[in-house]
Amino acid sequence: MKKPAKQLLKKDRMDFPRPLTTVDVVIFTVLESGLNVLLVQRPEDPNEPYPGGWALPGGFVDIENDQDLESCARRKLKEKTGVDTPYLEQLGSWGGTTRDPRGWSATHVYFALIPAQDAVLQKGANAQDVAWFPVNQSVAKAKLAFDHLEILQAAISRLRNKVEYTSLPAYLLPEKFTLSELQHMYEVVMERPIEKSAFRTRVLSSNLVTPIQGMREGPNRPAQLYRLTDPNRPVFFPRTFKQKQK
Amino acid sequence: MKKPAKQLLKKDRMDFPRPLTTVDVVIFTVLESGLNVLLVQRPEDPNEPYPGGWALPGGFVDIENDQDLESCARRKLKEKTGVDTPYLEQLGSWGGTTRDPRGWSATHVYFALIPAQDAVLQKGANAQDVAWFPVNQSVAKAKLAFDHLEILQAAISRLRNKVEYTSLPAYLLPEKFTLSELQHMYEVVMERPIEKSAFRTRVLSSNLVTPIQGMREGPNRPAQLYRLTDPNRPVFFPRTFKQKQK
DNA sequence: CTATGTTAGTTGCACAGTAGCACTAATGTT
DNA sequence: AACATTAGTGCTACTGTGCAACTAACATAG
Repeated sequence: MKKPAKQLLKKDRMDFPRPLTTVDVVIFTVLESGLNVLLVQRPEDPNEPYPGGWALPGGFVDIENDQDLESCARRKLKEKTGVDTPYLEQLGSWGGTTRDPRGWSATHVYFALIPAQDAVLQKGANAQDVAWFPVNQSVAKAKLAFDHLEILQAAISRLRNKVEYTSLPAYLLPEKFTLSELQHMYEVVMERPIEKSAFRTRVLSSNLVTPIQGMREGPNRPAQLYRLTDPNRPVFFPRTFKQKQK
Repeated sequence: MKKPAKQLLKKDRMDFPRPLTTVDVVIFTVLESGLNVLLVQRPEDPNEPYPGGWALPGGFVDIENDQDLESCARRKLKEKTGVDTPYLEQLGSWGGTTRDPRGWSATHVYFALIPAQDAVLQKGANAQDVAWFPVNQSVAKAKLAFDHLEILQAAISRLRNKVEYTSLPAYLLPEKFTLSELQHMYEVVMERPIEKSAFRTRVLSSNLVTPIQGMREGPNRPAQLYRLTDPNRPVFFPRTFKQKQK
């Protein structure tokens, strides 16, 4: 029970203890091996938490330079991948006593989708290693630092969930793409096949994409190229895909 | 460009400036007037930001007593309403230079649904006022403190959106309820009528609710009482309601 | 005791979107 | 010219919803 007494001591000078505040980014792309996530290796310095372990890219909020949380996330993304116009959305925040050995900490987590071609991995300032990890295999073994495994799993389930009714997979492709390529991105993320005919009518009737001049040439029938109708905002479908019951 | 030089100075002692960290809660309920949100009045003290203004209930994270962000949110909810088992989900976080005149700040926002009957509003420790505001009318005029209008709008659109495909409105009702009462909650939140027949088949086929012993008696045909099949996790429907045309 | 009003709950039909699958179309290769 | 391969379309069956009419069960007014 708090007393109704004035708390001026605490409130007037704003010097009571504050949590450590970080921003982390879960960056996804699709490679040959399927859905991948970007991880960075923590410095080997034994004074740091989880030396040599793998973690999500991120770090402390720099209150002198970062305008807000999202620009902080964009900065970190750019530092690691060179990409500066990704699909970026906030995932959530994790905070508590135990998640960082250095004390009470809170992290604001963003999740990003980038086309594989755009990423040019860049070793960080501390010469850490940066690498893609296939989401289904190595990640579980990787023993992620902090609570980053939990965060990553939340990001994966958010992505898997949203794929069912949004255009998010389009952000895993370059600007121009064919409908087959788009369908492939959906299938990789959902880890199941989609009926071609239903996919096409659904996508085309939702105004997600606009056909552009040009065809994808190849060893067989050329395919129409498309681009996102409005790259700045994802499309939400009215329904979900149904499970094919084999 | 950062130099690859060691930043041990900064990183080893953890005394660089940190953002102010708060937790705010958007608490919804349904009253006669429709969807309402709980606001608290800020102290009249001119040394405080937005003296006398209305704001979302919340406050600084107390790193000596709060185990984590969610328990901090639960504590604040309990303090204002007396409710301790609400539907509670994280909405997101807002952080930046300008949102609080006292400096760089970040808030972790939760949103809660509670049955109107359960709430017993309690004046806070600082003798602030606490009140329900109908979401559609007074809120816009209320000139909310900080960026709380933006946060509230995000909460409303999250709620409106999720209502279309989840069982969230059930958490606005007491433990036992009839299907008509449940439908009414949906209609209040969505602000449009739903087809009775479609609603019933949808709800009953989704295993959202379980019939229990007892009927709601009244001046006309008694109605079967139901409870949530699993109160601990919301149900997601496979589809969305369609707009009734006309 | 019956008629009436009101809300609970059901039934049947029309419509819309998808799954499933077969079909046609267009290219390079053999 | 036949074939393999991928692009793209057309048709049917099924499912869930919108819509509207129907039946069911109570309280109350006369």
